[in-house]
Amino acid sequence: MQKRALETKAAILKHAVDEFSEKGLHGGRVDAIAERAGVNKQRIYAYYENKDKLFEAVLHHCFLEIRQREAEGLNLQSITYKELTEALLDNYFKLHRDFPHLWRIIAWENLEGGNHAHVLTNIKAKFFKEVQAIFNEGKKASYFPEDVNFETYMFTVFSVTGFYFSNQKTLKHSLSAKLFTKKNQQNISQQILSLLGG
Amino acid sequence: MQKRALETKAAILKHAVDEFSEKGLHGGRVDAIAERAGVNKQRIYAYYENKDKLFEAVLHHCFLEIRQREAEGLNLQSITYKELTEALLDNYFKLHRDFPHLWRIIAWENLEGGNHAHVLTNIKAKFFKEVQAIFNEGKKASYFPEDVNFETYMFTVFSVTGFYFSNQKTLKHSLSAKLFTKKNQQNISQQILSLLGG
Amino acid sequence: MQKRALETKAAILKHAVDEFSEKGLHGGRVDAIAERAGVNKQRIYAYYENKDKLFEAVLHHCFLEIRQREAEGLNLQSITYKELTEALLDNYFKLHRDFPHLWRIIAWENLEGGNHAHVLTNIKAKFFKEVQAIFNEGKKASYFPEDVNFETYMFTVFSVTGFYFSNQKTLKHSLSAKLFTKKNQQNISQQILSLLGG
Amino acid sequence: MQKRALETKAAILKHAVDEFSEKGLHGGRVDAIAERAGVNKQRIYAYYENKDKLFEAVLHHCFLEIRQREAEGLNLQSITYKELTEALLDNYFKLHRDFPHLWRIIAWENLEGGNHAHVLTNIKAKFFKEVQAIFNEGKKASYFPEDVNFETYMFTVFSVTGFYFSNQKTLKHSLSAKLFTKKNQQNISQQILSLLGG
DNA sequence: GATGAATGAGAGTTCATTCAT
DNA sequence: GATGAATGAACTCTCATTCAT
Repeated sequence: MQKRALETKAAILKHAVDEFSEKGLHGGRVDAIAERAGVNKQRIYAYYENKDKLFEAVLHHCFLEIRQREAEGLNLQSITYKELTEALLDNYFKLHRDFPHLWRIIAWENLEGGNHAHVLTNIKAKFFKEVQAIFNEGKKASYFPEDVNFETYMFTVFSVTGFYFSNQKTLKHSLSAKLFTKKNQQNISQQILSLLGG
Repeated sequence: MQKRALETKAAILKHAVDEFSEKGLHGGRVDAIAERAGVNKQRIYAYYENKDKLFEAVLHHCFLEIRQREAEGLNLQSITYKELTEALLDNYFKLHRDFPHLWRIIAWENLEGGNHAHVLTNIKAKFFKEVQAIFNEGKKASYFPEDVNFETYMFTVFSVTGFYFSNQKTLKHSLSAKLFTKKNQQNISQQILSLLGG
Repeated sequence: MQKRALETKAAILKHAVDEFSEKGLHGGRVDAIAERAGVNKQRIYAYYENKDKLFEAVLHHCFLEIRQREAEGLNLQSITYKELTEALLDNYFKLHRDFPHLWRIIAWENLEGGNHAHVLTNIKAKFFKEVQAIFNEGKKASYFPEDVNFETYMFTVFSVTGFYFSNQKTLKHSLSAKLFTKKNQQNISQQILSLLGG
Repeated sequence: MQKRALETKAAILKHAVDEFSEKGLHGGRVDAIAERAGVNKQRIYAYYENKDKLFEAVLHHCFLEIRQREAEGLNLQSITYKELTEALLDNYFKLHRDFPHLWRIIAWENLEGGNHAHVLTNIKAKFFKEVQAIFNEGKKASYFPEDVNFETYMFTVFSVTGFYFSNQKTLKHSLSAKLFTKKNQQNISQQILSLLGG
């Protein structure tokens, strides 16, 4: 592929991320993506076959981005098991706060059938392995509850950090608007850390 | 309104819940709702003005349903603070497992802009007040961490129980498929209870 | 169906015949049909499902038209076997000359895959039966060659009368333009009758 | 033109014949031709100006091919007028059976407007002259009907042999499927010969 | 109250053709 | 001579909404 083509393809992907994260697979418009990217609509089909495959590429890309931001935001080499929960909570709260397109794409994928999720297999395997090594130390030292396995631990971290953003609109009206004030955004992480016995 | 009209209107709402929970506001089809409900499409406009307002009614209806199911599933009069977390976790895990349209509608609303969520204000106020009374007893008895307030507590419960279902498709491929096996579905509640110091 | 709908549906079919006979299934445009018929494009999909099914309806309609014109143009009750070939040749020459959309639709169907031809089954069964009765008399009287069966006989009639119109454009340039002059159009039928031993 | 260019041009024509004979001028795709030929699409425009001109070249090429196959299949030097009809029928039945792209291209051209047929002028003049010489002998010997001229005679031969293949799809359903069975394919030529008084 | 008929804007996708290297 | 990249118009089909009965 020529340089020009690579740029076009990249521009499409970039703006497809924006469009799909805002409106989902069904709500997102191929026309809109082309326009945002400043490319001819047909190029999308030339490089990504169809809308569905483009969404797949977007989803995949978002997970690569997550992986990269995790690497940047978490210095796993220097984190001990005692700091693990706090580090993870902080990391994902910031990640989702600063890059909302990530949890949005994931949420759309889950709602719209999960037919593209297969492209995610193994993307984060290495990362999880490293985190699990730290977690296991904590288990050995009885720092984490005996019966809690790694998957559940990570799941819980993902839940609270993701849900805080993904369900803000409804929680604000049904549970409490205070949860999402600037101030609370700052200490929600601490409170949950307390809850999780950190 | 005549009895016949009320029935028609109810049928529309019922099947709109199904359609919208499956496909969202954008993905859901007015035609499909009319067909599912066995009514003429025009009736939808007669009773609900437009698609948007119908979705609003659906969202509202779902929260009423949640409130009702909470009342059925939780006997707040007889629950002590020591049992609270377990009772809540159990309740919402079961609720979302058995009635997935509820978390789905909520997830759609959050993704699609949250423009209808205002109808949820105060719907659950009484319920939260009752739960908070129990929670406060636990705080007084130092059963719950000092710095954790009620909203964060409820938020955490909602997070883990909701996220378990709403993000299953992607977590299955990225984190672990084991989390969602029959067996794990049964003890995930227990593990999280441990994590939350239950 | 209401009267208005029936009219709309009929208008669509009528103009679809024109469009498809001119340009074929692939060359014909749904937009053009809608415009010709003066109806909203969507009505085509409401009444005929899709372009393919519409073409099927057109093909079917054309055979019904052929059947009707045969009935009008051939008085089978009064035709003896000695007049049969001449009557048939005359009939089909005139039919294809006056209503070229018929052989055109048939030619398109044959070229474009024949996937709709199944709708033609049995449409002309009764007509063929009646013609065959006359033909059989001729066979009995040794008027027609011993070894020529009815199907081949009809096929030959169809061939020469159809081919004269369907291949005019190329024959004109490759064989002879004289064949298609006004004068020749008049006696081609006679010449072929001579060839067929009429 | 360089040898390389000539090869490219030839490859384009060859595969254009395939594509256009299958799908017609409108249905055939320039992209598909380029791919089939294994050449860059732009080469098509370099050598043939546009799609229309390419089709013209294809049509012309097919008539050259017909002329060549006639020369191979018919030994006009040794055919007497008594054998002429049989020889012609046999030849064209076999020609169309074995090389269906020929009658297909011709049929497309006729349906799609006949705007390219002018390139056919005179291609077969010499061949027709030779056949006519034989035919004239037959006329002199009163073997052929007095009033049948050469053009009509050839036209009839072309009709039955061409129509047998070009209208198979519809005739199978409307007239009789038996006509096109293996067995009938073998003696249809004989039956028609009988009809034509051979 | 209820229904069938109709509409206009817009959705995804494809294609002949041209540009740039 | 040859190729990959790009384009704009067009095509089939759909949908929320309104009209007429």
